[in-house]
Amino acid sequence: MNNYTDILRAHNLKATPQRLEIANALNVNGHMSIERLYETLLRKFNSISLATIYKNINLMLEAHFIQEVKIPNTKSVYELTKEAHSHLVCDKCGKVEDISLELSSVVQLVNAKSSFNIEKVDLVFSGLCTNCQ
Amino acid sequence: MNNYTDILRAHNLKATPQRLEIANALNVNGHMSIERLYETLLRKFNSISLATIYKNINLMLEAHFIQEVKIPNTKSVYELTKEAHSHLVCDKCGKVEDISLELSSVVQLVNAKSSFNIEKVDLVFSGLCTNCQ
DNA sequence: CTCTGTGCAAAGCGTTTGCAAACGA
DNA sequence: TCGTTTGCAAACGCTTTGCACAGAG
Repeated sequence: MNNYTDILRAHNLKATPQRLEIANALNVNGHMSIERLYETLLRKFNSISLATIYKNINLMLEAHFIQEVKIPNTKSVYELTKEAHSHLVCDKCGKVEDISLELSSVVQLVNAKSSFNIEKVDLVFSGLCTNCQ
Repeated sequence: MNNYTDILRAHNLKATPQRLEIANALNVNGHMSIERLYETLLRKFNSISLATIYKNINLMLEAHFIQEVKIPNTKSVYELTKEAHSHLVCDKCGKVEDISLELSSVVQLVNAKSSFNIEKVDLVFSGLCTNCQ
């Protein structure tokens, strides 16, 4: 059981019930779109506003408490910030999974091959999940 | 000098002056946002409509003549379809560059580690380009 | 008690649609 | 000529903003 109250405060965000529930929903579901987050929170707060979702998502993004995951051909989903990882997306059902990969050698190669100084890698694999294959 | 007339037709798209100019602009600039594409085409067609840009971008995407590149924290850019490659993005000036990387071993690893059947890899490196370092 | 967050309604903005005229093949 | 494309204006949908009241600290 997570105590997001303290974690939110550590990110300079007041621990309102709505925010705690966003954190909890993301923790349970892993990755959620704005739409799904809204539907989910509606079950708990029957008069929550979409504006509240948007305001909180934006504040949480600024505070680096959550992160946006951009996926080809679909709308973005959001996840709690955690250690660097890559994503697997099912082309058919849209399921998103995390996967940990050791990418330092790739980054090293890119730093050598290009004139960029790489700080971040965003890697999305698309294909079919077990159920959809 | 490219003859996009035939290439567009090969994708079942009529070769209108507006489309030829979109193809040409993407070829010259590599990666462009809708906004920049519009500004650029305005110089050649002083009464071109944003709707024309959108309609053509969507048709060209469906025809796989062009592709969308989703970039963290920024709006998407579009590029002519070419061999698979990854992208380098400058966090400061927004410049986007292509880089060819051999990713088959990574895909193989992911196929082994996960239950997904991977078909596509989208890889974006973020950092600072030479000018911005 | 003070300041921030919430919910509602309105505004904003990027994108799409409908239509008549123009154009490509 | 026939079907498609263009440009314009209106419509749309997602996101943001303003404001009064409620709630966290």
